[in-house]
Amino acid sequence: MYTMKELTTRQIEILDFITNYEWRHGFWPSIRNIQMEFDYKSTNAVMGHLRALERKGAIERIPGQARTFRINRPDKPQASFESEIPENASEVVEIPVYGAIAAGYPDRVESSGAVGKLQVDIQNAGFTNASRKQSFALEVRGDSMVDAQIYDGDRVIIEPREARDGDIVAALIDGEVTLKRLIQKAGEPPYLKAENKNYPDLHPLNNLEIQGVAKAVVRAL
Amino acid sequence: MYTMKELTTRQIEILDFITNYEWRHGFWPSIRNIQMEFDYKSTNAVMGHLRALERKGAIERIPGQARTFRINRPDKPQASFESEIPENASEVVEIPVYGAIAAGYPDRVESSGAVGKLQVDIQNAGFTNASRKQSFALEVRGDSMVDAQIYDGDRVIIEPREARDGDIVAALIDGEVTLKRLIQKAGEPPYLKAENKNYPDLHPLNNLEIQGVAKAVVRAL
DNA sequence: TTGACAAATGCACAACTGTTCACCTATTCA
DNA sequence: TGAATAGGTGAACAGTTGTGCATTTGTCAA
Repeated sequence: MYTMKELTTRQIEILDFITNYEWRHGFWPSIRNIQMEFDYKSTNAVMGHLRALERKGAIERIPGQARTFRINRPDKPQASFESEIPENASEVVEIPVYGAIAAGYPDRVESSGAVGKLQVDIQNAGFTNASRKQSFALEVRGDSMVDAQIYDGDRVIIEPREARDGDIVAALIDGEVTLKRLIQKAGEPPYLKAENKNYPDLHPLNNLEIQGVAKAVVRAL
Repeated sequence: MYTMKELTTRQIEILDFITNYEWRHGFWPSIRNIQMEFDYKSTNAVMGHLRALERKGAIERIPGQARTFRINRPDKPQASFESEIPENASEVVEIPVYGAIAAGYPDRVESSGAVGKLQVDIQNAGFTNASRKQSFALEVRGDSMVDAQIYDGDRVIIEPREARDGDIVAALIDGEVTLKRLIQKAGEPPYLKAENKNYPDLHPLNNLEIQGVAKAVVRAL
C-alpha cells in the first residue's frame, strides 16, 4: 500500500541509525557521523546508501546543506524482530486538543484553550521527532473529507510543518480554518480540495496559510 | 522561578525563530539562516545572541558543528494554559500493539510479541479505569468493517470486557481471531456481523469467545 | 564621566560537511 | 557472457558553516 520500495538490510540499518541518532541527540547526524558508526573507510559508502534511500523515497535531504534530513516513514512497522526491543517505544507525544475544525465549509476555530489531551507514540503515528512537541489535535466537523475516511467527530492530529502537494492540511484560507487536501502543482497557485464530490474546490482569494499537516485520525467507537 | 536567567526581547525572538524553524523544517537552522531572517548584515550579530543564550542556559550547542542546537525550555509551558486542561486528561493508557487482526475472514493473530505501543488518554478514548491496563491495539486487515468506517491498516484499541449487543468486538470464533460487530439478541445464539454487505454473517459452530470490545480507531494518514 | 552590557557591522579564516571522480569486489539475472 | 545492482575504498574538491578579531553605537547605572 505504501509507495516506498523495499529497502535492503544495510539501508534499514542506516535509516535506523539516522533516526536513532536524532532521537538521542536532538539533531541529525552528518555523513561522517554515520561513517564512523559503521566503520566505513570512506564517506562514499554512506553517500551510496543515502542516495539509495532517497531514490526509494525513504528519506529526503536538502542538497549541500548540513544535517538536513527528513524521514518518510511507512505507516507499517518494518521488521518484526526489530521491534522486540522497542527502545523508543515508550516515547510519547502529548497533543493538546484545541477544538473543532470544519471539514465542511471554512469556519473559525471555536475554542481558545485546549480542551483535552491526546497521547500517541511516535512510531505508530509516524511523527517526525522534530515537531512532535508542537502537534495538536482538532475535532472534525462536517463531511467534506469522507472520501479520505475522515468523518464528523473524528479527531485529527495536526503536525505543524510545511505541507507538500497531496497532504491533508489544516489551513487558514482567507482568515478561516478548514481541513482539506492541499493541491500544489508547480507553477500554479495552490488550492484546497475537499474529499467529497459535493464540495467545491477552495481557491484562496487573498492568502492561504497552512497551519499544519494531518498525520493521524483518532475516533472513539 | 527557574534557573534560566532573564532573556532580552531580541534574544527571545532569536530563540523563538530557532524553535519555530525546527518545527517547520525538521532540522535546526544554520547561523546564516537566522541572519537572513533578521536581515542582519553580519553573522556575528547572530553569534552574539547565541553566545548570550548559551551563557544564560537557554540553549546548548556543539562547538564547531553545524545545526546542532539543544533548547533548554522550562518543561511546564504556562500555568494559565495548564489550568484549562482537565486534571485527569494527562492520565495515559499504554497499549501494546500485538499484530494484525482480520476484518475480512477470520485469521490467526500473527505476531506473538508486542510490535509497538500506542498511548491514548482515558478521556478521549473513553476507557474505564478498571480495564485500561489490559487494553491493547490490533492492526486491522481486510475490508469487512468499512461500513463502520474501519479500514485496512487502521489500529483498533481493544478493551477486554464483556460485550453487549451491537459492540464491535475482537472475537475468537472457532479458534480464529476476527473483528466484527456482535449481534446478541435475547433467546437467540449470538453471532458476528460484518459491516460490509459482501461478507456473510459468521455463526459459530462450536464456541464464540469475545476477547474484547473495540473502543477507538487510530489511523495514520 | 566611566564602565558594563546589548546590539550590530565587516571581514577573514578554518573547520565541518556534502559531493564527485575513478576504481574495485561480489552477486544476481537474462 | 554481459549487464545491472549492492556495497565499498581513496582522494580530492567546493560549498556550507561556525568562529575570531576589530570596530561602532546606544543605554543604563554607579
